[in-house]
Amino acid sequence: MADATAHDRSAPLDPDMFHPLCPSSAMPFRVGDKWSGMVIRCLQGGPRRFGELRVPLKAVTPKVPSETLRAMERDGLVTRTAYDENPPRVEYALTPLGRTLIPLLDAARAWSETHLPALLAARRAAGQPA
Amino acid sequence: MADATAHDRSAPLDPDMFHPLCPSSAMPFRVGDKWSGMVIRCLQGGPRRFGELRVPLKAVTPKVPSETLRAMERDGLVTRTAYDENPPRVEYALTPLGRTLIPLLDAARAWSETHLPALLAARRAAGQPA
DNA sequence: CCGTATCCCTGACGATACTG
DNA sequence: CAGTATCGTCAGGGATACGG
Repeated sequence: MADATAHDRSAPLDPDMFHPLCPSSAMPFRVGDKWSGMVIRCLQGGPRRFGELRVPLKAVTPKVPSETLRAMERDGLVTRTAYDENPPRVEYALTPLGRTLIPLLDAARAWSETHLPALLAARRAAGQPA
Repeated sequence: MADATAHDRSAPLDPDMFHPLCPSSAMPFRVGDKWSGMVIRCLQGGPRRFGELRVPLKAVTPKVPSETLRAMERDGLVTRTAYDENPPRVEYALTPLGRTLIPLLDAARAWSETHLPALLAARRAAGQPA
């Protein structure tokens, strides 16, 4: 994995960042909004444009990202910067407060990678004995 | 705070364990069920009876605890032990897998205690400027 | 490109009532 | 005491359509 502390603007977000069974999907944080955790992971490496966030979030429509980002902005977790250009460009970035959540998300991801298989195995054993 | 690693069966659960603004309420984990985090915190100190869990969970009806515990049992996070007595007694306890989540919940709680005031302040400033 | 507004459907959760 | 069953309500989130 690349160094996420440096900001490589050319690095595209992995479209498959959040599989249905992705550890980060299985254990999201809720800080006023359940998508916040995923947004933080997307912004971890630096500012991202609105359109960039839609892909890894599997947001076919812009509604969910829009609502999530507005809520996170109200909570002081992200900043929104609009550039007066053509075509329009808007960038979202994490605030210092938002960055404090990164270690927690890392811990959650580490847990999932270690223990989620056992959990899913137990669920399968109990749910579908067949 | 008492030592939660030892199992003091006489220690009652604090009815106000989960205030509406309790850090643990503001940032619950989801492992197949959003109440799981609170249940884990209730069982952290050792086995608890069904009725004991209802109070701190603010569950006026037994429906939510029942569903949550069944889901967590399927996922291998808790065990259910029924004693053939009169009156009936049933105890729930964390499995080793369930215990692996405790550090994450502690981290979440620590984050909330440190940063939640700032988040709520930002929300208030943006939401109700009045 | 960057959103917002609306409709609609589903799943979470509370209340009520009932059983072993 | 320890649940289950059923109903009603409501917010979350997807689809569609439209505006800056």
